[in-house]
Amino acid sequence: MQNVDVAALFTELADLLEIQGANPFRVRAYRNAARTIENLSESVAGIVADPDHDLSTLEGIGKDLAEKIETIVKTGHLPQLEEQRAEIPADVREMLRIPGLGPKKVAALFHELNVRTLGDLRAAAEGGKIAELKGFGKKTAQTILEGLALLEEVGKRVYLAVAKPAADEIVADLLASGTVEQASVAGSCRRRKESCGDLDLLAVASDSKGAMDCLAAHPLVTKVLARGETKQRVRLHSGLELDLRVVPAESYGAALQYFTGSKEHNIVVRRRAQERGLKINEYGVFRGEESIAGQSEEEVYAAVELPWIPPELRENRGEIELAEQHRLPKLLELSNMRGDLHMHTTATDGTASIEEMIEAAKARGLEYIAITDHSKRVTMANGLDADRLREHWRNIDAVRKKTKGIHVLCGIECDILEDATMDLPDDVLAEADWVLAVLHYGLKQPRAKIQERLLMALRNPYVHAIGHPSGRIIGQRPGADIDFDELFHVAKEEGKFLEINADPSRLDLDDVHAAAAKARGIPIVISTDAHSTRGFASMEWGVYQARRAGLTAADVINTLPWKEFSKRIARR
DNA sequence: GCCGTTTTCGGCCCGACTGTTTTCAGTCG
Repeated sequence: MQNVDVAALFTELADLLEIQGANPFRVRAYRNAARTIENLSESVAGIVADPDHDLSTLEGIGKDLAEKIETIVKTGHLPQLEEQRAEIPADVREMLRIPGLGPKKVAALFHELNVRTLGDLRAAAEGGKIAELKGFGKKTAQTILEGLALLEEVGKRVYLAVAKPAADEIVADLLASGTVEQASVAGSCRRRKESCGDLDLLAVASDSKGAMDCLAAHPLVTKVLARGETKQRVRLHSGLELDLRVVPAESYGAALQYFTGSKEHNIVVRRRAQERGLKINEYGVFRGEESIAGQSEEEVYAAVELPWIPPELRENRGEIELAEQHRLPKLLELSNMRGDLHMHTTATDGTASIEEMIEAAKARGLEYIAITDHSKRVTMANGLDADRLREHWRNIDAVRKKTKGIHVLCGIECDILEDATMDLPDDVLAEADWVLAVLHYGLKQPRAKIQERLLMALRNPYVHAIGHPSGRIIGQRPGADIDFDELFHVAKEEGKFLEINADPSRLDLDDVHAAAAKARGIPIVISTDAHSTRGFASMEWGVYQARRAGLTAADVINTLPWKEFSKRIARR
């Protein structure tokens, strides 16, 4: 049981209580607890194992929540949550994910229209029932239908940041159990896709039954859905389903290649095999009846005269051609990252002070960072006006003067307002070491208006980069309607950078647009948007997204050593 | 449900926007 799993249970309980109309502050207490646990660097399971522990010293955790955490860690369940689950169907909670539907509206749909499933919801919206409901109207019904389409499109996919740690933990535990000799995650998780629909694990096992038992008893597993000789399907706490396949050692590479996909990539690889009189399947590479390869992926690719291709690139987006010409890029690695240029402190909506963020950045080995709190438009996050920002910068300056071993930039995440002006005047931006311009509001504006806003920001002489350019939230909110061609053109013209925001729910630019930006020669900056010291860990996800875009260290501006980086951002 | 007390109950971040109303509830961030 990891911290994210404990946090997920509290978040679920908060959602359900909110639909029940519970005291909003009680609901918030559960959400705060979830956040605290997620941001914790030690595992709560580890804390509970310590006989002298006291969970109630944690922020937002009192006597009651401390007991609930213990119950979860020890039993894997939370009785209060089970009670709520019995009252409210899972789909009703799912409705909260539809933009425009909050707990009150969901409760009204549930209680007054007896909407229990997403199917019911669609029927009610299409049948005009929803528009008649008090507080609802035609627009709301339309929004719901659009939201449903989005939900269906992404299905029950979870962020890579949820899927990969679970897969890694199970693989490690299988290997440690001694029942398997080799094990790896395959599928979209191995390709580091931003979200995963399920998990595929492959193993070579001398003790196949033991491996299956080990998985069935794993603390992350809630239910065994199906079990056979070589394949077992289970459901995890996160709702994610996981397949474990046990394969013979001589087929391991072939199976790994086969189950890593993508389907499109494999179709091309198999066609190459056909052209060479070979056949590739999950058991190996065959000439007639004879197996000629299969133990490793390298062998499989070599059989079709290709070098091994990194999983992140296996989407049939030109990687086969590059491999053929031996021009595969040397992909960016996490260890290449030297700076982080997007983060928050307690001055706005971060949870750590200037000092704490700087120390945490140093501890991660970063050479330079930019502290970029919100501008005033983001009222909810306590955004900074000119006076507060200048004071904040003075505070940062005071800390950096006495800090050795890291360079700290006084930055700002400045909103691009709906009327295509910047949220702070130029004379303020001119004083910043680093200016990130971002869209937060008015993401649904028509393309022309969005474009006007982005181009205005790119042409502002004090802006260095556009942060999370599209504003999308994976599986929840589509990005703004952007003419990327024009955006790239003007970014190139103005010598501006574009961000890959490494937050696992954003990863924006996405792989496709980041690849397009690279092709235009636009430097990419990958930053975590950390709201806590723990947030720095998100860099990993940003790097994966960059790798999927085929980016090398040379394509990413914050891989540069400080001296060169500081020259690149110096004002002309 | 947590926290901090003027120790045992009252306060807990809230402004803008949207779609619904016809003065505001709900949602978003």
